[in-house]
Amino acid sequence: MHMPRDERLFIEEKARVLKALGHPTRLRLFEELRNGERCVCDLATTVGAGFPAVSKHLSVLKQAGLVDDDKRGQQVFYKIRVPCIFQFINCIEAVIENRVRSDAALVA
Amino acid sequence: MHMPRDERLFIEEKARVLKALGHPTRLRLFEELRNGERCVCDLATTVGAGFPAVSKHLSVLKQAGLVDDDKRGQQVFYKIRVPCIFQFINCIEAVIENRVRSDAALVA
DNA sequence: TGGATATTTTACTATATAAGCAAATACGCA
DNA sequence: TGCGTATTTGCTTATATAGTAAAATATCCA
Repeated sequence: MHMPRDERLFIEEKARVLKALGHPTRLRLFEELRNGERCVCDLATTVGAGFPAVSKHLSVLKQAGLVDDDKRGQQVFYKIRVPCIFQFINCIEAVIENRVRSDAALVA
Repeated sequence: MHMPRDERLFIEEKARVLKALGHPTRLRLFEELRNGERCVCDLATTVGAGFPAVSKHLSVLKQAGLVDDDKRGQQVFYKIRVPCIFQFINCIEAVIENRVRSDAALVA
């Protein structure tokens, strides 16, 4: 409500980045790219989704600033742009571990 | 496609956590909680959204394992459950900085 | 018990997102 | 130039999500 305009935009941007990773297929694509750059055709095969879908998901990741693309010949190669995200993913895994552990505690 | 079932579930869970933070209002709520626990009524005022909306957003954060709630008297207090997320948010900010910088480079 | 406050749930509507297919574009090569 | 491959875009449909208002639940206090 009473928030500076810039700060609100900043939060919206941050949310957009997080949302970009908040989809199973995009997260899989992103994690696949941890192993190095990949062309769309390889990614589509690995992830097992249709070409158009993969292309669209990659464009969401790109618009969020998470990956870069590089067209070489007929192929477009994507690669991760900001390595610090890796730590982040580890943290998310900790969140899940944590949750699983306390769910187990409830059952016990 | 050819992915172990458990791994797929794990990715889906991770995506769910990321998605939970991938909404401006929820991210604001979360960042507000960085300052310590808050009751729903305070959060609703700070964030400037309706009570029901805030309540639902908090429940999304809770189901993702990001926050915990604690009912004391008439009020429900929420607090962050996994501190490592803070680093994470810093990283997201780096993503945006990075993007802004290269957008500027394009313009120049 | 009954009234007041805090919170959640429900129901409804509007909007956003995802998947799939077909068409369009871009590039390389004969 | 014209064909084949890689990728993106547009369109359609199904599903998911967000916001609002009203009702339901829970707790406190007189």
